[in-house]
Amino acid sequence: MPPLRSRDEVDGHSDEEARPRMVVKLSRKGNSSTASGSGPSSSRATPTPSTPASGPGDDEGEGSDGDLRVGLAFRSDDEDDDEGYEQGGASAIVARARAARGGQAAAPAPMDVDEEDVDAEKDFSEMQLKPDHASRPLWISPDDMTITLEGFSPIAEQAQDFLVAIAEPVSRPAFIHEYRLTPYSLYAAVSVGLNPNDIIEVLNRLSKAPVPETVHNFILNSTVSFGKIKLVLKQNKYFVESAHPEVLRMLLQDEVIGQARVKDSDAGRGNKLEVIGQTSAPTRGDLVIPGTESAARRQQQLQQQSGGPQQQPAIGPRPGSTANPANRPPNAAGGPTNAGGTGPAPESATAARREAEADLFDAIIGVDETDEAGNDDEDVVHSFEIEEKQIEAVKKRCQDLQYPMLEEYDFRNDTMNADLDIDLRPITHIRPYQEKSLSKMFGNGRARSGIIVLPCGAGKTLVGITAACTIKKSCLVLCTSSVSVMQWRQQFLQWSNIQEHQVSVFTAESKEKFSGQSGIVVSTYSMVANAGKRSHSSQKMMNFLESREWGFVLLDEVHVVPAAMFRRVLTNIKAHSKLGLTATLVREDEKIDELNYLVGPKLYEANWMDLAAKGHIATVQCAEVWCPMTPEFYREYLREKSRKRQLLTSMNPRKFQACQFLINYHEKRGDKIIVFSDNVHTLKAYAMRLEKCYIDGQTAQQERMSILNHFQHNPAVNTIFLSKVGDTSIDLPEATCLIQISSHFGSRRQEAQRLGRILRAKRRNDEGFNAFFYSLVSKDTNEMYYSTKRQQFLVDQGYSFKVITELQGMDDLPELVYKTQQQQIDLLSGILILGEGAADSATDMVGQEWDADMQGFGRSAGGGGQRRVGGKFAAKAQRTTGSLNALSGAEHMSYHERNKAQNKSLQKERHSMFKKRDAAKSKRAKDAA
DNA sequence: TAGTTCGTAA
DNA sequence: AACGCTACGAACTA
Repeated sequence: MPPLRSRDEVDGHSDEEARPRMVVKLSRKGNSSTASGSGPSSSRATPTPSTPASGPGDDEGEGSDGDLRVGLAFRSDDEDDDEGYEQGGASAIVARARAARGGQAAAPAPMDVDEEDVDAEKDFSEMQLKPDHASRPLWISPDDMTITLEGFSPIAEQAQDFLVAIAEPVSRPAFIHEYRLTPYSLYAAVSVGLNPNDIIEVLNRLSKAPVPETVHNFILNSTVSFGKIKLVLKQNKYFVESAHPEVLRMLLQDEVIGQARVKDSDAGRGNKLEVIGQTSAPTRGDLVIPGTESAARRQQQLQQQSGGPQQQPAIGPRPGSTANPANRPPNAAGGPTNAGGTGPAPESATAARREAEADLFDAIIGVDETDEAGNDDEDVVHSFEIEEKQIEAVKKRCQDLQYPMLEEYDFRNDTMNADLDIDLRPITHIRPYQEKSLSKMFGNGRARSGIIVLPCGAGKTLVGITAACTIKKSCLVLCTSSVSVMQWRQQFLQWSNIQEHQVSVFTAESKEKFSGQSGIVVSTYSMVANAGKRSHSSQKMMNFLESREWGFVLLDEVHVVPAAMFRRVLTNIKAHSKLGLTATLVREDEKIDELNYLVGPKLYEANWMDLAAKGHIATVQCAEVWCPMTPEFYREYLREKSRKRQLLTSMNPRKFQACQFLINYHEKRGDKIIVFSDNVHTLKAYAMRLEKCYIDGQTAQQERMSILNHFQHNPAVNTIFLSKVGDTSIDLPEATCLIQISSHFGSRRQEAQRLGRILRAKRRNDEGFNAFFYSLVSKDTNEMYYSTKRQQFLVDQGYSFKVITELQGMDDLPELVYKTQQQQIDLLSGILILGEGAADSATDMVGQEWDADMQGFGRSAGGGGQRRVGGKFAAKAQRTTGSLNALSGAEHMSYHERNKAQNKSLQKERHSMFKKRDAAKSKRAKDAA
């Protein structure tokens, strides 16, 4: 089902009463209409018809729902019979699928005429399609290893599960998903237990045409050396383990690795090619991940015989406030549980369907079976020991040698490290995709190190906690900010039975150790990585952290790990297994290969739209609100240099008003609103003028908690303003609406992460969107370009942005701020003075004047000016240049020129994952010519 | 409580 | 591509 149902008016909710009406006029920005011909924005051509009449989106939505049922009915018939799937049922599927789709062609839907799709059709036209190709959802390109998935196929979901495991998602709008096979993605696939021949086999089954020879070879060649060796920590000793003795022999001949080998006193064996250990291959055995259905099932089997309510735990009533300890916030129980709040009936149907699908998927793909059964011929594992201190070097070396090491922790056989008495609370149940991601991690009964990618709000935290509850050893959690440190601790207490004294916090403020043999420490990267000055107490704490072994290290926001010296934590801390969590894993840049050996391969990645469609995360209406600049502001804008421009665009009175209007509108709807601003001055100005709370870096820790608390529980506090602190790791379960002012210089990742803040929205209903994401953009300024750029990531995830050019009724809003021209001019002059203060070292006089007159803008700006003592002169010189330019009118020219340049760079600066595709595409074009 | 240093990201 | 620049947060110091 297309998660973004086309709804061309945002006021879909203001139906009954006399709520304020927000009529939205859509402009044709090329991206919001369907299938614009060309240009960079055409990749936005998700099916978002601008008029209801054309509504293929809705139709297709119903249709694909029908498809799903059709597919299922078929599947439950010959669940175990693959041949039946291939031949017997195929034509039936086609016929019924066609019928369900209302006779529409089964070919890639015409409404999604993306440039890629055009290419795809061109490429695929020469393929020899299988007779039953219509029932098979994949197109595999022989040239560039891309795989295109028809999202409307009845088995698209299963196919997608498979593709995510073996390929990198490139772009996943609603109907056509594009993936690419890369060595890394195949590495990840192999590490979760898939074997290359199975991959090819499944691809072949899902593909409309036989797997091209090139792809076939690529998979085999890429994986020939993958997954052959593992790094296992047993009894505090590191072993390189492999089922392939010849590989071990080969590695031992390598300089680095050979030296790292532990030479026993019984040197009789020498350092030659002998293989030391033999052990049976790991199997998942009876390991049960807590909180899963099988865990619940097992428990129920013990209690009663009736198998009926098996699915109940996962789909039943959420652990409500009644079941929660009284001292916990009642709403807090809602987050990561499975119960979304939609009606129970559809949910259980969905769950049943989901279960059937999962079984079928296993039957087709055979992931779990293969994992265990496929090892039949490998139940002898050879190993040799290597020195602990050489681990890092060996890992790097193995990566270089194309033999990346899997890291696994055989925690069930670890008797050296004290167990931690931790388990999920009985009322806690994890969702299917959480279970899926964890089953990748624990698939063979050991803890694989790796990375799980889930959108924020999808319960990353619970995944981490469940993993910790499975391993049951001492655990270190690392976050990026002190706020999230507190949240992790709180979540541990909430979801697990861990005792308070066993969860300790290590930040600048509080440095405590847990009592007893084992426990959990939550800290920040900078705290643990810091190599410089340390207070006495934190040094003591660090000694504690470094002296002991950790069974499990949780790396929150793992994308920061390769950056700079954060990675030091990985060498400082002795960890048996590592799990990285992130919402936006940077793909296909240098960082990814470092993460591959620093942490591990990507174990699982969820699709945002899928989770939204299933109600796990909110469905979001994204909109870009164009706010015209007032003439006064625009005049100044044209004159100023970039720094002050940012202030001018973000403080634009019309934007101010739009923000006020949206806040007003959504507060009346009962939404909880977060307003983001990159610029702290803007943030404060808005917050003060609109009389709302704000949190920035200067806000004291306690005050932050207090504000967040009020926001979540106090009906009088419905809006808060956040600076960049909110970008990482704060999660606010109550927020349902997000407004972004000042989106300058934003990254796609930032945009995605901000959107993630409202994905946990809990007010669910069936009428469509339940969360709103607005970007306020000052018209005809460079904000426009950044905005488009920022949205690319989300567009690739399948979100579509509406452009709102006019908020009707805004001017009628009582108490509208900056309504008169005089007020606007006053605001402007304030900004101009502030701009001086912030742009370069303000003179004392200006600073004082401004401090006295414009208290609302806070002291930190003045402080900021004074702080930068070093740059004083340079800044002055710059200002002179700027003024001259402005006087001579050159600034005006430079504005246009810069825009051109930005326009160009905008086309060029696509996401790194697009760059390669572009390159490949042009190459293909060349080859064709 | 403010100022300094370090680190991250665009 | 590499660099320098800015802005900001976290931890530490006095």
